[in-house]
Amino acid sequence: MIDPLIALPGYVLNRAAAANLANLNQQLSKLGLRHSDASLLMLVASNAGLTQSDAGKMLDIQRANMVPLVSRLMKRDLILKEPVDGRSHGLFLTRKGKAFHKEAVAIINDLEARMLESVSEDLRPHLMPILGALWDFNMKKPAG
Amino acid sequence: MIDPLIALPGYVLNRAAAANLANLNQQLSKLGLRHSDASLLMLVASNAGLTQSDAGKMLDIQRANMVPLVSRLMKRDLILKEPVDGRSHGLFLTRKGKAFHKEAVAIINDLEARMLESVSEDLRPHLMPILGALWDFNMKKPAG
DNA sequence: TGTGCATTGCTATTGCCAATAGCATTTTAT
DNA sequence: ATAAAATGCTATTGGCAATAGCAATGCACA
Repeated sequence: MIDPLIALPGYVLNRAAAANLANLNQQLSKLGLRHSDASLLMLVASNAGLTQSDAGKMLDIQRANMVPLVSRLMKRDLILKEPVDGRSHGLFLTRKGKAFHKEAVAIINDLEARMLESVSEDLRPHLMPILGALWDFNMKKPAG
Repeated sequence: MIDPLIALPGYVLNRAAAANLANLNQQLSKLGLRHSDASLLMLVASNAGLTQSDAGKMLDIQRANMVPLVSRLMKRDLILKEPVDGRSHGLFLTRKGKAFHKEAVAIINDLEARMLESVSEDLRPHLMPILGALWDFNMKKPAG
């Protein structure tokens, strides 16, 4: 069987990312969290009071799609909202949210560390520069 | 604003892949194709007569999810099935499918080439080995 | 040779996530 | 004061992965 796809960086990038996401979600399911939950917890932990819109911009999630994400974490008493002005609300971690955040970070750091170690030591320093370059390129929507 | 996520290889991997997929799909929409369509066309082009199941295994798409994918391409007269035995069918490109395949490959190669060039020349040789290592690690479902 | 098991393709359903359009309210800019 | 932008939201759609289960077929082995 010939696989013409595995020679394509973009294809391998996507397969690697999909597999990584699956692993991450499997690990996070121990806490009943999804990767999107965990990323929001981490963002709020580092930026207490930031707006739902701002979080969406950083995570590249549209305003409309932030609604169910925030609602779910609020229902589970992991985050709370406080009015900033008449239309926007600041997000904060609850006590319980801080505990979950801590555990999520532990899980994520463990997976990230093991993934890093799977890359040979001489290539490891080039990992982030390369991924960063790929991200930059594709974020600029290079129409062609 | 502090972004604790951009230091995580897994997160950057996923953002890069998502952005890449969006670009690819945007380019392929010129042909009315999705990335999954294009990958199947490429696989069938290189392995005429392969089975729907085998294609699914190579693409990591489950049998059940191959059905709508194959059906769509059959309806558009890009691929056809021929019975191999009583239960499995071999997939082949039609004449029209070959033409679409050629155009899809051109689009994909162009995007891949431009993406590669966005990585500095000294890092470029390390790209595939690193992505391959990340893929391998995450594919082995490292439970923890 | 026949019996049990695996394979293939399929239906049907569920869940996650992205994308779009539109709305009411509030803030900001001119 | 008025126009424009921002914020949060509803509702809907589409793409794709995952699961369970089914009928038909092929295969291995006693």
